[in-house]
Amino acid sequence: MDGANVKCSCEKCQLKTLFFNHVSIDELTDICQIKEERTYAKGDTIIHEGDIINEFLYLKEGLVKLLKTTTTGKDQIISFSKPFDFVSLLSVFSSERYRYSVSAVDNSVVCILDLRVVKNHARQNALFTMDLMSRISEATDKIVIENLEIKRKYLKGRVAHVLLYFANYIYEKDEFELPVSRREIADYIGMTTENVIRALSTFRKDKIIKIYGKEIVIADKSRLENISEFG
Amino acid sequence: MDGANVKCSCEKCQLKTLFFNHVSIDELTDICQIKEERTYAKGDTIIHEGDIINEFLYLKEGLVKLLKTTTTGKDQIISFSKPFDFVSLLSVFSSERYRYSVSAVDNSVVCILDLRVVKNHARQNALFTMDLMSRISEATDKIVIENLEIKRKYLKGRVAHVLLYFANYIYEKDEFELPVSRREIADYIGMTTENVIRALSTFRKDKIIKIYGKEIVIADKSRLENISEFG
DNA sequence: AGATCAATATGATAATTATCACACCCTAAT
DNA sequence: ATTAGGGTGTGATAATTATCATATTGATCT
Repeated sequence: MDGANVKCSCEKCQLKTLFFNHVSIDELTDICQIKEERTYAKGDTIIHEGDIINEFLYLKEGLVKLLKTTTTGKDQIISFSKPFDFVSLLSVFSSERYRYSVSAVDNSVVCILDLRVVKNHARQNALFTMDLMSRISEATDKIVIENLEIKRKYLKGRVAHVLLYFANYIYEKDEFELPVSRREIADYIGMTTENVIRALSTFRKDKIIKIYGKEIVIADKSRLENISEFG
Repeated sequence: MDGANVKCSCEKCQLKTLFFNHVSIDELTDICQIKEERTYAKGDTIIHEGDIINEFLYLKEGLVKLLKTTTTGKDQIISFSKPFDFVSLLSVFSSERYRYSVSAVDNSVVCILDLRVVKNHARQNALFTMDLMSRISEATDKIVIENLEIKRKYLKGRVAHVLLYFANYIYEKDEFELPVSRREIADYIGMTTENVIRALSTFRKDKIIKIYGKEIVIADKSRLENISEFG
């Protein structure tokens, strides 16, 4: 039964690894056959806060944001997630409905499984469930720690932190095309758009970064790190 | 084998329920026999950030805080937990070491199991593991949402929010003895101690609350709710 | 009892951030 | 091509919060 490998052909898929480690090949074929891929354009909403959860999904390609909209209509961005961070997992096993929204920050491809099928496997396979659990914990730990980091900084430190976050964690490069607007950065770090722009301008004037529209080049990384740590 | 009931006699213990639902009586006897209770005085440290995790613990009585100390030596309080919020769960299944500290905000009693034993049960019992997972998710969801709530408010809104949090969630009473210092409130909402005190003073002057040292009486709850929502 | 230290409290001032106003550019729609 | 709207950018001013200084109370230690 090598067909499973063919159906789940995505090379680096961590979910596949997760299943392979603990689920028999026959079961896997099941899961792969019901797997569905969906494509979202930059800006599309993938999950609506409040919707009933009946799918299990994870990001295969692209970049998404997890967010919540306040009663006054402002967005608060909880985290950004790149492929194989199991973004949708957060409330999947604790709530009937999504507590957050997820939308595509960049063109994205999402893989989708029927949640009932995944839960079925979870019920029957404790090791699989434990693995899932540790991934959920890891993902939420990351969110909590990242949030604390941002919280303890002032405006410039927060903006520097976000730039380093994209450079080190998302793109692993010191030159990249910012996938988010200034307003999204503001929604993430809890400051206003104007002040995010001002901070970026200051960094540019101080020759710490170069800005060509959406493209950012980190010119003096150690100084940026210093601002992130102490600014 | 009714002895299990005797050994795990704690009336309202949710952990017991968790185990009872999914673990056979024989196994339960195991767990109860190795259960240990530890008492902590107000101010004691229960878990040290960085320590290796080899125990599984939950709060039976009292009140604790989850916190992280920054490089500059300031505490950031992540959450407060009352009994049966599974505070220690956060990193238990995703990390070798604790990522946060836990300390007693009030005199507390903690129940402790050997983590290996719990993990053993988890490996053998998927339903038990799923239940654990949903509790972890619930706990972390609560932390994330609470943090967003606080983040979107100004000083007075944040302080009002904390007062309502203690009144509604922790004590379920509009008169209570504040278990935390003004500084701890400040560490929780990310403001300075002085400004927390000032906000409390303002509320007192406006006859929204009464303050007798540590004792707080909420005199005008609807106004406090209004400040929490829009202030 | 006296000394010491932390918590509470208040005021003055400085630093930080939000708000409002306006301009420019780019893109999408008509 | 023109218009409308959103993103970007900058300045002036108001609001908010931090910092520093100082006083008082209360608890703890000797």
